[in-house]
Amino acid sequence: MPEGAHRPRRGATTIEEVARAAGVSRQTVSNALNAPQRVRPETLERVNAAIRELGYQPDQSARSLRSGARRTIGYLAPVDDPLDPNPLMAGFLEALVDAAGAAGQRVLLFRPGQGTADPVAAIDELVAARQVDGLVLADVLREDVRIAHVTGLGVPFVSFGRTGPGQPQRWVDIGNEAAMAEVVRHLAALGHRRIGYVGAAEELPWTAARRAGFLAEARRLGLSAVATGARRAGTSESGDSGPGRSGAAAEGSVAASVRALLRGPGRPTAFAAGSDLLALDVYEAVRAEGLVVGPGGVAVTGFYDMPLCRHLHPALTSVRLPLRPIATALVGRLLAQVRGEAVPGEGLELPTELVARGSSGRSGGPDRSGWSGWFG
Amino acid sequence: MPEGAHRPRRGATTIEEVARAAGVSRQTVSNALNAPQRVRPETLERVNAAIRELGYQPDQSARSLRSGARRTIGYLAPVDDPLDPNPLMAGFLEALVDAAGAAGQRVLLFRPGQGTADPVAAIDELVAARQVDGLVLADVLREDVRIAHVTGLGVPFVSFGRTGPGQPQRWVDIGNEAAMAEVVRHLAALGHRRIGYVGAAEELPWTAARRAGFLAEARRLGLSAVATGARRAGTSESGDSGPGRSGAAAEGSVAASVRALLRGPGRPTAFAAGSDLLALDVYEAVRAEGLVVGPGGVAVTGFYDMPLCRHLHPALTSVRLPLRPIATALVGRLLAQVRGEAVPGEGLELPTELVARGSSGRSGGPDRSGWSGWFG
DNA sequence: TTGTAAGCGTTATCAG
DNA sequence: CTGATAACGCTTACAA
Repeated sequence: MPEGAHRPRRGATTIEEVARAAGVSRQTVSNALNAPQRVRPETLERVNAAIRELGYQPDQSARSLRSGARRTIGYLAPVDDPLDPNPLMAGFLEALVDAAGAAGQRVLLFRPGQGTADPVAAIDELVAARQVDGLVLADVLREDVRIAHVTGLGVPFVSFGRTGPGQPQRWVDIGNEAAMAEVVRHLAALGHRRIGYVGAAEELPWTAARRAGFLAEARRLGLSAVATGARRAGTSESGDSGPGRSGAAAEGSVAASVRALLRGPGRPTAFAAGSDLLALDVYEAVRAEGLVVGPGGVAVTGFYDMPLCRHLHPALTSVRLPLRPIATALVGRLLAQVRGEAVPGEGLELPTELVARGSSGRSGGPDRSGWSGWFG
Repeated sequence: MPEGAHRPRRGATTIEEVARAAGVSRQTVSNALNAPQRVRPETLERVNAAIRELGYQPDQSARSLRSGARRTIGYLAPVDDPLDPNPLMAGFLEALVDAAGAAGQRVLLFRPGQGTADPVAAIDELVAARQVDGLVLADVLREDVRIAHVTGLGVPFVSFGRTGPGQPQRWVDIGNEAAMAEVVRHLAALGHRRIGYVGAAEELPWTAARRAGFLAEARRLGLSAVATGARRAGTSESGDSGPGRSGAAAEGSVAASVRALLRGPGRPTAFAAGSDLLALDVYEAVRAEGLVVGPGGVAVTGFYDMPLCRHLHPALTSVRLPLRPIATALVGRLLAQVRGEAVPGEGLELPTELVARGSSGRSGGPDRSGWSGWFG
């Protein structure tokens, strides 16, 4: 039999040893840790010294078993296209782990078992094994089967992305309309009067919100606006100072649509894309028409502020998601539920940040060059 | 006091209830779960039926406390530039969670406390609280303080990235030399005879390996090769069929170096970049010289196969990391240690996969267009 | 093969 | 404010 396999970790300091070292009972050590105000200051100091000296940390399993608190929150990783992994996940997870850590919680990552794309079973397992105090769900749709399920389970949860009207409003999200309105004002301030919106082929709640925010602000400012790209929407709206046009070539590729607009009369001098990837298509379309992206040419903006934005030529102006505030809000609201407190408000909408770069009028080059980081 | 806060989760099924329902002792239920061969088939079936009916899962805390096995592995998220989050992390974590899940393990994500950039303290906390059976470290340097520390702690671990000569060889890594050799052969097969390597400004072990692999294979094939970009290296080597040149403008930007080469005599017809981000700079340099990237123009390849590769114009040929095999190997070797088995071999080098796209001679466009995914 | 007894390390209860 | 006792739910010995 292999030495020490699957046994309690050798040499792990226990509360008993600390108690002996400090000359108190183990109960007093526990109190010093969980209710310091109930211990006499001098005793407390002696205990803390022993704890420090021995490098003691309570065994989390024992603590959880006894107290019921797991001190761990589960994050259900979105099951997305393996060919198109979420480029923001790293930044979001870092923010989530930091926010959780600041609240004394750890983060357990989980996913549906391979083959089984069913997130419900994965959630059930985790909950039944009592491994987490609550769940964080991301990329939530209005009518999301996960939301309904965890609601039925009675497990504390929060979602990144707003839930539907009939469902518990325990979400944190960004303000999509406001974000695009800011983009429009940014372009208007740069002197653009004819602007285009480039949306995804398939409309989702948040992309619809961006489109709507764009059109509303353009109208408010009296700009000539044209939207393209949405298969379901095909919507279009125009301001006072110019003729509106329907979303052309909604079925074709994004690049083709943009090129058509650029060749047409009254061509837009700026394009706001619904995502950074769409902005790449706009870059290509602009160049294919013999035009240039950036100052003196066609302005382009993206959405999400993916890491690559800073590396493009020119660097792409984009809308940055407030990942740390989002994570902090998610953790705060989740733990409030865990503690049994009333969750404040219905949902929380956080503001985005417009990051202006060369593609909309600053210096033409990328922010950095000559990479020396891990992935340079 | 809030109802049910911080108490053991209400309604959680216990092993006792299962035993009662199946008409056996709770011991038999435990055996049915942990040593099924020791239970009579008909009894086993009865117990399993009860388990299924009640949706029973053993309380992981109780199980861990008693058995010592946490069934959880810790992943120390790299502390990287917040402005440049790892775009491969999502894919790697998905692979890691899946591989761990297949082995009955969960993944706990952790990071140094905010402000405290010291990973050692974070490791100590996790280990002292006995929350994991072992650790996965990523982005490991040859002389890595984390490796030395966990070695001293006696905690099972594996690293993604090879460790130094004097340190325990418990790593999994990719074959950087072989990867670049494959790139060179790919370019040679397309008819390129004069090729350039574009490296990062700051040389790291793996980028040095890529450069060396590139130069060695180019020499072997008798190609004219020139390398640029490394601040420390400045190395250059030439094959038989052409004159070698020193890494020009090693201090300047990557784009400037590439442009100089493109303007010089015997200009390369293809560039292999040490990363996808560097390849973006090459794209720009090629265009700035009035040339075109792709078939009929200058071929370009990258490294890492970041998600964005497929979205560029033209789509970028790149070297894909075998994330799932890597994750499987990491988990396998880690759990072997946890079980006390001897770890096979010294370290494991896994092969990469060259993904040929438009930038090195296929169709010019991106692989997809008109995004409809989450981030499209 | 199954049941009985003990204890993993911690925290809650209640007596001093 | 401190110290003894019990219990959280489970798995490992050992006895039936």
